[in-house]
Amino acid sequence: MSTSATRRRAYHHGNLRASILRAAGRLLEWKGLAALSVRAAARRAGVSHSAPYRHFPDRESLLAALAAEGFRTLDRALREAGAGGGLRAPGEAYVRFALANPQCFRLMFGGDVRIRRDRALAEAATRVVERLSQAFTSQLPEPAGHDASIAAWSLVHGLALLLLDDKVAEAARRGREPEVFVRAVLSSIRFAARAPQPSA
Amino acid sequence: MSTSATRRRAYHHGNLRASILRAAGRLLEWKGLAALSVRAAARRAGVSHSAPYRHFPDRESLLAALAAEGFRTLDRALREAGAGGGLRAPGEAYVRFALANPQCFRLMFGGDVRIRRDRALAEAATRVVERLSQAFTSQLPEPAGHDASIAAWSLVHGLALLLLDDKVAEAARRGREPEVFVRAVLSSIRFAARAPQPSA
DNA sequence: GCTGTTATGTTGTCAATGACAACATCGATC
DNA sequence: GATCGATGTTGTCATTGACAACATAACAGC
Repeated sequence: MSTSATRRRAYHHGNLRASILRAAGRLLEWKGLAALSVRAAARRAGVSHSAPYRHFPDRESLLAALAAEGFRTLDRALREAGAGGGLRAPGEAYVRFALANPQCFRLMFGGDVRIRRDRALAEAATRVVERLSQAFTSQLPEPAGHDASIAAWSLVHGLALLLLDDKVAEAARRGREPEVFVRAVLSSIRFAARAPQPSA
Repeated sequence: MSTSATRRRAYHHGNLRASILRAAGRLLEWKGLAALSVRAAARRAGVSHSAPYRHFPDRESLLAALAAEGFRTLDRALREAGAGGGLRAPGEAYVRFALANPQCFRLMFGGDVRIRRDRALAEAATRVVERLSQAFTSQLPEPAGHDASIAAWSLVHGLALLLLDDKVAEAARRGREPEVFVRAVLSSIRFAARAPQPSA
């Protein structure tokens, strides 16, 4: 048999879609979203400048495929972290994913890709949302459970982005390792069983 | 006197920098960051395609000026909201700003502009960070105060972005107005006086 | 006033890019 | 073994960011 590995690079590539995605993913993390052009991905994959259009109708679709891949990876990370049933583990996994794949995370939540336009992306994103909602809600006291789970998500999401943006000054970390710092910040929060008195 | 209003549009515009910024700001909110090109801003301001380069060395500098403007506006909003000294008011003002200026907010925190590259932008951003830190820290119990203020910021920041991304499904809002929903989510959080026991 | 200098705007141009059309090549199916 | 659809290539176009060369206005010193 001639696997894709042994198949010589003749006219037809064999698995160009995956190659383009790999190339695009590397460009994304190395050079940033702005530098990720269809043509650059094609060059990196060793094909002609418009070959990617056979697999992705336009640039946004390529980005959507990358984002979908990110959501699937995040989903796996959350599933593994959430096996214990704790509340903090999924939050830390969320931030860890963001710090490990900064550009991808930005792509997933940055508003550059219209999620509803791409079916695979929409499904992958929905699965993450559902897993998060389930992971948090099941651990939080009613009746504020649902709102609190949104708050929990907001907390880890915001922390991840602030860390990516370098908005959290070095001083605030006080020299702690990211993991330690994240745990400390997340630990400074409690979830209210009931809405607090509206004073202040 | 010939004010900039009465001055006829001859060769020299009179206040092109401000005009370009206005045009760019509208393009940003109306069409999004991707559609905000230097040339489009020039067209909208009624000048030649490369006139903006007399005032902004490159596209990123134009974006930086827009972002700086956003930080100054946000700073004012926080100052006004924080006059009462409460903890929730600044948070709500933060989210309100984001919802009112979605594209600008994304620009400010989206990582597309390198903040340290532009002095005015860096200063405006630093003022916001300091105001937030002060507003939150002064209201939170020590010794977790500092980490908790980061958590508070993360919370409102993440909530704002999730709302902008439309990630928070319609169902989660349960029909509540944005203001009401935001208040409910923020109210579901308490700040721990001390780090909780590390179980779970 | 007059002139030179500088800031500001314009025109022309180039390379890179997204997107498409027309063409080439391969592989599966009859 | 001919045909046809899928996949890759070449060629092309409009748009864009960026720069250089040029034009004009504002202002300084005399």
